Amino acid sequence: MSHTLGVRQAQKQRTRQALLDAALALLEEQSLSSLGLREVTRAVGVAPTAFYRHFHSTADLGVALVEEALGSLHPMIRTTVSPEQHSDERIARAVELIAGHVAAHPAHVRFIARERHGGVQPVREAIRDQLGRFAEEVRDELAGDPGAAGWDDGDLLMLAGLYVDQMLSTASLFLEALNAPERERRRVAELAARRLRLISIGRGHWLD
Amino acid sequence: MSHTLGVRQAQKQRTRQALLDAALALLEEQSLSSLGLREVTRAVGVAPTAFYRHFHSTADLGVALVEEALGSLHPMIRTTVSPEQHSDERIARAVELIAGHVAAHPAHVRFIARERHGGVQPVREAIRDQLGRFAEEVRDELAGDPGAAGWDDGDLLMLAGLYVDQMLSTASLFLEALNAPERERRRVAELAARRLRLISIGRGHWLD
DNA sequence: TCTCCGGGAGAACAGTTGTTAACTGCATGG
DNA sequence: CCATGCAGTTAACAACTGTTCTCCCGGAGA
Repeated sequence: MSHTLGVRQAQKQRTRQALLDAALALLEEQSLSSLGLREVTRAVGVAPTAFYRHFHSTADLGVALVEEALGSLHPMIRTTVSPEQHSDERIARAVELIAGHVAAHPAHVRFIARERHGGVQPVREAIRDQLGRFAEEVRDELAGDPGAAGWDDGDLLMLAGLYVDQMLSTASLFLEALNAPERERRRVAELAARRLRLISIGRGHWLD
Repeated sequence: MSHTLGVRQAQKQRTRQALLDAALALLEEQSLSSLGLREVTRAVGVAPTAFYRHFHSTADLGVALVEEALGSLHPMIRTTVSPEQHSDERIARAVELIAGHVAAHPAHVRFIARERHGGVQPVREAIRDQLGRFAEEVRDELAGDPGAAGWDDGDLLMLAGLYVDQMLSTASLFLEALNAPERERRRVAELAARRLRLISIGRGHWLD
């Protein structure tokens, strides 16, 4: 798309990314509201003042991290919910997909779970907005399902929100089980599948 | 039960409670991992070193707060889930009960939601333990329901966990809507009721 | 080739933090 | 009534924090 950046801007974006990466690593053992600006720059190996060239504050950095963690996830959502297979297979695939994502980006998942109700307002709002968009996308996808005939918009959004909450909940469970024996991860996958199955059943009889 | 405490121990417990209260107030705008010991003692009007007479660290204080916020909630759980009325009435009553609790103890609810996935391990574990106990209690209550015939223990615990998660989720929503117009709170109550109804339906057809 | 711009470095600032030590006053148990 | 134990105080410690100002240097545009 855009032609190659100049050496100048490329270097800038590189340190910016280094700051984001270092912050994300530090946030595995603390919350954003206790993350110090100097702490981050020290981890990158850069002067404290350099931080201001990229972010106004650590809260600002947090908002950028939300974008990084959730922004690129939208395409995945749509394909997951789309009703192209039988319910049980779709559930299994969704749980697998979540497990894979947690294994691939554990720090991102931890960050979102931690800061969703965390102590930094702008970050909470950024996460709430992203999750809200997720819910709307899921609703749009659900609306295309033939089983959704007769559902009003409120019901669809309720169900979509339930799915999004469930996604985060199981992601968090997978995160806790990351360094546990594989048997534990299987247990989590089984539990998540059962929950989704129950929701699926409730969905099927909603209009009775 | 226990005869009246001496003047000495009574005063100790009073400052201890003052520390807990001050910390809880401070935690409305930050997370536990950034809460300073001096910050708390300053708010109480007591010397920093006095803190050590009551807690080893702020993490320790956090665990005590978990006890305070969740420990006295167990009786409420059992009565809420008990199947003494029709489903819709029970749902309405449960949602009302949650709304009332959030309105009465908003700081406690915020603390639990924030620190459940927060940056302080011992506190996370304390919350996980308490919520686990909740789930077990709900399961025991569900097991007494005639509709639970044929459910194995794993299914019951799955459903119980779903209810507990749902409880926290709606509590968090009520918290966000605390200073919003009452219409917003009604909307949250309506949403929570719909979610519970869907789960209830799925529960009714689980064994098909 | 020269000038300019901006990412980054360096030093210094006033405050803050957790933790230690030695103390004071007073309720308590013998 | 007196000695003891303990909640709370005072003072000091080195280490750390966010922020400002001044400077440097090398890529970019003319």
